[in-house]
Amino acid sequence: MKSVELPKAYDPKTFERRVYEMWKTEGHFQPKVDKRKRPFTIVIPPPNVTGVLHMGHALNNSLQDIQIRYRRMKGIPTLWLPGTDHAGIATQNVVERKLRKEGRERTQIGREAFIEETWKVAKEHRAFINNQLERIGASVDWSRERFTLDEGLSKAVREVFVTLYERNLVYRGEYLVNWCPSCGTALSDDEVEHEDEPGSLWHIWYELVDGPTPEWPSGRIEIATSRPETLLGDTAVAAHPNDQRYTALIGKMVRLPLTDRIIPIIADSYVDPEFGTGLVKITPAHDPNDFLVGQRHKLGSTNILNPDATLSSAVPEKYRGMKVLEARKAVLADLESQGLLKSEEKIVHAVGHCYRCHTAIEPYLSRQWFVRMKPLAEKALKAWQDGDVVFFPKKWEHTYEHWLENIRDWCISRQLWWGHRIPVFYCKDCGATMVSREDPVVCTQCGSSNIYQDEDVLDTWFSSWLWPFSTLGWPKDTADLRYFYPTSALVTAYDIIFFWVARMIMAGMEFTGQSPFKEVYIHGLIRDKQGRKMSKSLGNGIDPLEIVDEYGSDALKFTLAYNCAGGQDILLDRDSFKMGSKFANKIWNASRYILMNLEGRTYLPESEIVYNDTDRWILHRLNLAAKNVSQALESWRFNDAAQTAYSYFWDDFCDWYIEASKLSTKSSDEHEKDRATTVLLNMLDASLRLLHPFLPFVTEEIYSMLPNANGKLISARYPEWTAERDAPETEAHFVALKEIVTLVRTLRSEFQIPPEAAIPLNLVFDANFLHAKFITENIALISLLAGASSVSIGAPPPSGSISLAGNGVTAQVQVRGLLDISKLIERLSKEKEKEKAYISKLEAKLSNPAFLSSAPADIIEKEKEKLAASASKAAKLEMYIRELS
RNA sequence: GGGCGCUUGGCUCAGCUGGUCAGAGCGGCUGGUUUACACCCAGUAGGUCGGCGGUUCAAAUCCGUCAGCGCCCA
Repeated sequence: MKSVELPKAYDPKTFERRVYEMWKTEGHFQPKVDKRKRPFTIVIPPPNVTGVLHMGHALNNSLQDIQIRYRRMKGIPTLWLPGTDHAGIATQNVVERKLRKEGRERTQIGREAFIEETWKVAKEHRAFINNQLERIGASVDWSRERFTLDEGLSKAVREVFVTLYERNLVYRGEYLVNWCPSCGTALSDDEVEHEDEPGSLWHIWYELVDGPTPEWPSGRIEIATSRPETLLGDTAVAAHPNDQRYTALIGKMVRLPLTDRIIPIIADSYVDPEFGTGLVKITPAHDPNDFLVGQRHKLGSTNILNPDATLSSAVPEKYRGMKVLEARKAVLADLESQGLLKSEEKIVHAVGHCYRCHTAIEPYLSRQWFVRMKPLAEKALKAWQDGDVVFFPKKWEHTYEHWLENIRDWCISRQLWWGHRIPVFYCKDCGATMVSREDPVVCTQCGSSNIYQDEDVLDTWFSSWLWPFSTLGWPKDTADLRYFYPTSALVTAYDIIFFWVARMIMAGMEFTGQSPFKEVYIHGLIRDKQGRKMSKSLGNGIDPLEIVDEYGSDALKFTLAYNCAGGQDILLDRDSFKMGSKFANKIWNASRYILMNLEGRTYLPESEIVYNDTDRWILHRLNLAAKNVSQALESWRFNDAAQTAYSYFWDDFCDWYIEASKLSTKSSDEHEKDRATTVLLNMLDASLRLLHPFLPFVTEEIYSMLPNANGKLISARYPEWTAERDAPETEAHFVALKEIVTLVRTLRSEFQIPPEAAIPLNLVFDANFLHAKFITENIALISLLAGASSVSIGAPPPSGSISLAGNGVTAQVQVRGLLDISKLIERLSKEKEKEKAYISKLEAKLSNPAFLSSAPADIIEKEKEKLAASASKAAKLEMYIRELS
């Protein structure tokens, strides 16, 4: 073989893009459909097309990539389907901002031109996001990329809307919805974020129409409200029916301040007598609870707001056109001047905000389309109860259950232009409503051609909840749908568990009759080192691409996986990624070492290889690592998987195996050199395969230089545990060997014996020492690793030697002249004291009759063994101390 | 108000079904240019696993309770 010279330093920039291109063009991301095998499928949680991938996406996609690469290497047909969603509100906002910069307005250019403009923007952003995914190394099948506004997916949306309508699960109605004045659209309950804010509770006088009476001498009542401007829309005042204080008032009328309206005082048990004065103003058009009260009492409603949250013509002229906060000021000032403002009380209350633009939400009465959720939720609940979908970690099941059990109808119309237009047509002549799979040309009722389509579009989620099957071709019965659906898993962070998980399961159950995925893995959020969420406003975000530039994609992925434990949040700063980078560097250099020493060596066929003890040990370690990594990945324990791989490679392969192999590679026996080099290459090959899912780029790059490589690593087979390689006895022998080596190294280090000082070593075995044969056969290796000048076994203690107590073995080192005896005695004494303390603990345990009668036999046996070992060691230490004194 | 999570060495965290689990990375300290790697090697110090109580022969690991921090839902 020829030596291969790897560049001295690991520099991911020099190969990551090239390697990704290779994977992509060679088609490694595309599944090799095999009807006999069950595929592994993940659909990507589609990012917003106009968004930018942040560290949370990097985590989410890294985890998916690890799973995908692992299953692919297991020989499973594997599909990871990428795509983006059209993000109605967000994208429309982006385009409107852009237009405004150019001095144009949406309304001015018209619907068609606006949508055209938006498509342009969406396409640009989509390319940007896809590039980000590539830089992160996502092994997605680009040939199956989807967008929620694609023709096929739009067909799915229409099919679903019409079907729901036919099943009476979608309806139009006039209800209070969450209105974002800034976005100018209704939102679903889940798009509203509640935050505690300082505010005020104003106490306002409402005068009785009757004026002072014997039973109510003041002639006025006190109402408390945090939104005084809404009194302009009051249609009643209410008290609890059992509230004795106000019984006399029920049925009376009050003058609504600042208006010329007269409203009744009613009794309703919704009112909490303990809160405020026990009297509540009722504003059906602007408060969800009041809305219900209004319905119960048939109060009618006064909508005081325009869609842009300015006050409407329903209020007295002077307030019209004012913004809410402006109106609040004016109302308060006017109440004050009329002597109707009693007092102001500072409070903290929860205020809803738009999840997109953070504007305060106004409850707003309007006509919208809704999905009836209860029947859908019941099926989704059943899917979970039947075990058709399983959560990792399990604790999220409660959240899922709770949300589904308390579900409310879903407002799906959005007053936007960008999105799926609601497929409903109305007839201007007869008022008919038409919902059909094809656009009607004339009214199906009266035949009039005077029909028009609903102006609104659907919530983006109305397409996203179909994602796991619409992307595979549904409602068409495609080959992909048949083969890949239901998918294997969904990977997402817990902050959107409801959006994602619950809605998608509902849709899957309703339209495909099965859960769209079998497993749901919920990971944590990325936070900064102070535990704060990363956000633009805090400026504490870390751009994943900057990490890729600085440390490489592998460092990013490995670090994230290594830190991903359970569903815990991950606290990171830029330096955290050094961890992954250092590991990649270690892989690079270990490989570099092996590849630089191939010159003149012969790669031997497997049949000619005879393994030595060390080989059997590392094969055993690799075997175990393969098993543990697999088990960890299959139960979604990324940190365990990454740590197992890390520890195998660094602690076992590099620190011990490669060092040990130098005994052979530096020998004068040419065949032994060939043999050792061949095994090293084979072990490196297997190690790269083990590591590939976590650090795909560096492993693939190195693999391409292995003389024993076969094809591409991404499609190579993952190491699997085999019984032949299992060697627990060898493992135990090796533990003993390592102990001896470490004993000598520790002594050398603690007493600062210079490296060049020759250390003759003599080993004495206890009678029951189990590893005598192994150690005897490997003294050359011990000599190399411990840096001993010679190793003898069972020789009489050389003069000037000191003894080190091992487990069943004594290491006698001839270095007396080199070290400070009193310091050594001190050290040994300390060690002895520790041992004694441990012994008394064990003795106490073993003399406890309760322990002896209750504990299982094997535990008692183990404790006895521990005691014997410890006692023997203590005795040795005592003896050494005596000898030295 | 309801639900959930966290509190382990200086820092960030692992420790599943109770008995070699008291661990890792970073940081600290000591020593190291034997040509794979100073993004390294060898060695080493640091924790009564938040407090209290309980279950058990045995608890960081189970139960209760208190304290602090955080999240979600209303």
